[in-house]
Amino acid sequence: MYVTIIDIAKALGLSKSTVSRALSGEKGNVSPETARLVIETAERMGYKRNELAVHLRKRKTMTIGILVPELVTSFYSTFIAHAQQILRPKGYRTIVALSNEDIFWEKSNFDLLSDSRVDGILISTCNDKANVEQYSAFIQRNIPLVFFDRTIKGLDCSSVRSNDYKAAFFLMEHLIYKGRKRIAHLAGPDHIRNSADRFQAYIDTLSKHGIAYDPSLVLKEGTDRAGGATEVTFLLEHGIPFDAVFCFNEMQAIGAEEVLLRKGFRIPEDIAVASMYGTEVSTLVHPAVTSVEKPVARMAEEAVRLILRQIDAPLSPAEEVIIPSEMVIRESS
Amino acid sequence: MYVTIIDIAKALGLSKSTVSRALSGEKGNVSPETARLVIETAERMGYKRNELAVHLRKRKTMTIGILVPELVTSFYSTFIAHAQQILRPKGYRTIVALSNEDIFWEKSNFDLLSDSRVDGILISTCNDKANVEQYSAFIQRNIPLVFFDRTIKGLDCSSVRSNDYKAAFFLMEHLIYKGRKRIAHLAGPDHIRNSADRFQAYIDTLSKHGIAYDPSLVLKEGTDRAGGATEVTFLLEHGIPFDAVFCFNEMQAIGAEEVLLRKGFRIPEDIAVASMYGTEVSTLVHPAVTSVEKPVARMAEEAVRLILRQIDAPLSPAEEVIIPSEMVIRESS
DNA sequence: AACGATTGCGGGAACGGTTGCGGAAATAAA
DNA sequence: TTTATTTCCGCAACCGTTCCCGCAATCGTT
Repeated sequence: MYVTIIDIAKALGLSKSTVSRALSGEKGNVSPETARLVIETAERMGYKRNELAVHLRKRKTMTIGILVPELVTSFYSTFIAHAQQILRPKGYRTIVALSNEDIFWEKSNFDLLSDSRVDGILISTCNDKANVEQYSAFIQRNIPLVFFDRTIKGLDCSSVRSNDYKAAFFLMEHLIYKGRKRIAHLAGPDHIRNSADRFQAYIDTLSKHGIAYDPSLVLKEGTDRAGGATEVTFLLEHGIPFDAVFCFNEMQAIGAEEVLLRKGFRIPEDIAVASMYGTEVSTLVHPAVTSVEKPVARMAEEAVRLILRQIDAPLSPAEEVIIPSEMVIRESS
Repeated sequence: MYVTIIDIAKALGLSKSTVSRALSGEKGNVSPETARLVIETAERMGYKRNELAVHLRKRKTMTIGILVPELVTSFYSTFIAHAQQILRPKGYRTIVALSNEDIFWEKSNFDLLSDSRVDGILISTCNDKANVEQYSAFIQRNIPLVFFDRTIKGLDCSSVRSNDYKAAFFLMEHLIYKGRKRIAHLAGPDHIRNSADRFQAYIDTLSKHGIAYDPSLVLKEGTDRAGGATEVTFLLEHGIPFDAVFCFNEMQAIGAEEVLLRKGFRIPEDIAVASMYGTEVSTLVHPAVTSVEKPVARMAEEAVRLILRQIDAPLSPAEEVIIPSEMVIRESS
């Protein structure tokens, strides 16, 4: 099925060493004519180098694993596209695995990546408490690992993320400056660090501006479109007054907007809406959602830089990169 | 950095054959006690099997390559998620590569997959004329290849796609039954077969219903949101009358809707909008876009079935699977 | 002409597993 | 006890490369 260097060697009456050298473009140990001849016959015979054998021999796979919670949000797919764009010219390929927001899938797919002996792993975790020992063990064995976006506290490992606390703070202040006093928070799950950071920012902004914290304004029913809808419906049906909604992500915000509009509220006049984690989708709906956009390109750049550094210099110290994200004010606030 | 079976063998005073057999769970050739002992020490020493070596020896990588044009559209990411869900339990991993809608990237990434000796490739091509000899050669060498969604005519190779012609036909008839006579067609690029099929359906439906074909109603300015916007703007500015828009994909439809609403048209009263290739995004905008939704789950199932069959029985004849897609009528028509 | 340096190539041991074969020990059958 | 059959394990080849080492032929130098 496949031609090997031995086939070429036999065809030319050479040794496989020479063929290998000619094919890998090594200078000095093989005469130019022989090299040319070998390369030509290889081409003619349809030779394809068996990367498996090369990797086994060189003990390096030139592969980076990327483990993400999902691909539906364009954040991750864009991240992957950017990372590939940078890695490919450097000779690295990537292999993508999904955790589907499930810690068991995450573990299993992490194993899969590690089993295939990738040179490094870029991971965005689905739970900042789970699988921690596994990651420590990995780091201890000195295999390059870099967390991005959803990181884990306390690991001796490089990471890159945006400053969710600060961004949430600014987003909250934006709402407050618009005169909002009863801001509902559609929160994210507790097991994601970003979510906790945002909630903390929510609390802190309120207290900084002398607004009392009302727990009944904080809801955790789900981070998707349906979740946002249910949460707002809950507030309305229980007569809990609010004049703004601060969402964990944009799909929540969209769900919230839909319910509000259907019930006859005006956005942003009656109720303002703002969200973290915005992408182009935020601009599709009406009114377009004010959101904080994650600097996905820069995050990919940094993550790739960190993983490559760890590969080239395995003992370099961990680095924690924080990239500011940008607030885009749109019609909804 | 990594523990090998030889390390385990040395530690236990056994041969690597025995260790290998114990670890691979082979019955009968190794005593239960030895097996248990080996497995325990492997665990203790943190042994991870080197898949590379296994694959090299077994001449099989248990890996399926998936090559898609992009990941931004949720169609492809959903397809991948589904395919992985099915393949994983069967022991197959997947590696995802992007062509970025570019034939050179496609070629290069196809090579990459083939170089890494994947057991089969699932591909959605970005151009139905390009790289054809390469694919033929691949098929001739009897390496499993399955096209999905965007297929190429005339290759002796299994494929799965939805019936774009029929779906476009129904979508057009739907518009016609709604009394539309001047239907603009925001077409896709010529080099994608699906696009040609849809255009043909456009022509045929018109002729079936005795409506004259007007070339000035067919535009090809781009398949994204901006493209849709430009195209509709063009029609309006040149005073070309139309009462419906039939789009190649949903982002185009969204761009078109935005322009129409901004100019004061009512949808669907003044102008109806319908699109192929719809996803959840079609339901986010107002008015929600009537669209044909591709049966992504079924397509993934079939594609996986076909590639596995080709792997298990390399000589089985090519099969062309066509899965009907569903039209969802929404507010825009 | 004699001698070291360079060039071009082949031999063979890795890389980390799997697997067919053969043999010793243990067990079963005669 | 002898013979036949299992059971369990080791030996060594193999997958397709790379790369170190050694050797012969050619080259340049005095």
